[in-house]
Amino acid sequence: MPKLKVGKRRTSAAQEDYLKALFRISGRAATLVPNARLAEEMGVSPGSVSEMLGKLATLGLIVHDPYRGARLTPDGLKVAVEMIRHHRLIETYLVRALGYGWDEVHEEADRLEHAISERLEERMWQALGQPAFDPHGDPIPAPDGTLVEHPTLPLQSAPAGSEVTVSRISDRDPAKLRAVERLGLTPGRRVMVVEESVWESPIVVSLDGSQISVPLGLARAIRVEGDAEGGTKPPG
Amino acid sequence: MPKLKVGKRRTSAAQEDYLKALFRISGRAATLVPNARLAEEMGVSPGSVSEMLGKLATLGLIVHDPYRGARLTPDGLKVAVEMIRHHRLIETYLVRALGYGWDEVHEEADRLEHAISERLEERMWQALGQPAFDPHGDPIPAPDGTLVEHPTLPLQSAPAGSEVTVSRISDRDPAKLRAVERLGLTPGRRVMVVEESVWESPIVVSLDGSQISVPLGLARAIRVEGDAEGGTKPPG
DNA sequence: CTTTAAGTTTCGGCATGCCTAAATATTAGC
DNA sequence: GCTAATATTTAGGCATGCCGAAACTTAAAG
Repeated sequence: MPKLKVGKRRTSAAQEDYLKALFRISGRAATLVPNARLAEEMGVSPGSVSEMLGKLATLGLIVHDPYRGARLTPDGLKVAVEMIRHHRLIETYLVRALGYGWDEVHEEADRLEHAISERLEERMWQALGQPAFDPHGDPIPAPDGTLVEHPTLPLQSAPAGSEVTVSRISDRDPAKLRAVERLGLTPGRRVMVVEESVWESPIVVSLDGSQISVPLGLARAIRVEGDAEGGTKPPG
Repeated sequence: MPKLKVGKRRTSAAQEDYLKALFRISGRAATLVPNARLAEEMGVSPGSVSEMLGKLATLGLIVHDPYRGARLTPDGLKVAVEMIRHHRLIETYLVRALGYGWDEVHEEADRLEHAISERLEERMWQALGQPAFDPHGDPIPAPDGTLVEHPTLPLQSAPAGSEVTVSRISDRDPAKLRAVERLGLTPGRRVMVVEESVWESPIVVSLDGSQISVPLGLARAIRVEGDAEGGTKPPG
């Protein structure tokens, strides 16, 4: 029967997307996120954000300082992490169990993450042998919400001459994903920075003897040497 | 980005549910279905049905004779069958690939059937070896929409003393499903009718020497004597 | 054939979630 | 500190999808 009487549902897909976006922006720190930043991340108008923040605050999922911004409460954080677990688990399942390419999974996961039950989440997790990372190198939160974050840096902040291990490739842009995959740039690969990123320019790295130009924001990396903290220069 | 750019989507989940309900009621014959019948099937008010029928007619998915009823157009039929294929494929996948009990799959499939892509549908189908029947014994429509219907009848219409093969157990009621499964009544089993159904009483059949009382509407069966289409096998 | 019962449609309402534009608050420049 | 640019909130609209009640059509009973 088509009655999707999911009386149990506490959060809508839209609400979950806002919580996820807040987490993407401020992470576990749950710092105040300005309205405009969230509007940009969500691809909606500032007015829509204001309205939704009101609802989420009423539900106790965020705290809203009017005119200042919003931040996740522990409850909101829980929902956000749960959605991220769903997303990354689904991506991993599609790649490992159903032969998807890692550039084909993001959209599918974005739709399914709101629709799967706890039972299905658990079954996929077990079927995969309790994986800890998704195909893009992002960590999969544990069932209890524990999320091990590795100290990674945006690839474009690595200085010329340094050697780094690629840890994550963003799953947002399938076309770029296919491009870098074809060139061999995948999570786990070690590369040498040939030309560092200035302003908004792509960074150039060498891999297997060839040079690859990597767009901004696509990859994150771990330093191979114990470099302290080189020129972190946020664009803008 | 959480923007679920579904620009491609032509039908909403609600619309798909109405089309599915129309198909459940009148099948491929696409006879006129009265408003009230559809309202009952969907668990909504008659007013809501009227409204939705207007939209579906505008989309060319149904034909609506005001005050008479509605019936699926070829386009509407296509959407309905597609959803049924999704539903039965998902149920089959959850049971065969992820170890679900066949009483646990219906709700999950109802949510997921609207969210999976053609690609995922195809991958699940291939992963299962192009199955033709779901765990309840219902046929899975082919990718092109072909749906082989077996000439089954409601179990309660079988006369006392006849021998029949159970072909389908409805997936609507998990509790009843578990009950009959525990007693061994599954698709493919052959049973003898001990006491026929009169008025609205359950029918009593014998199976492995014990007698089982089967609620109305739960099972369908194929006559053993006729056995015209015996070739294909509903799983059991 | 008319009256009445039953079924259907229409009409306001409500909830979600989005938009734009106007009003309001905050921050930055001088 | 006070104005001006920037950001946020509020207000009014639109679309979907549901409800109950009133208006209407069809069918049934006499």
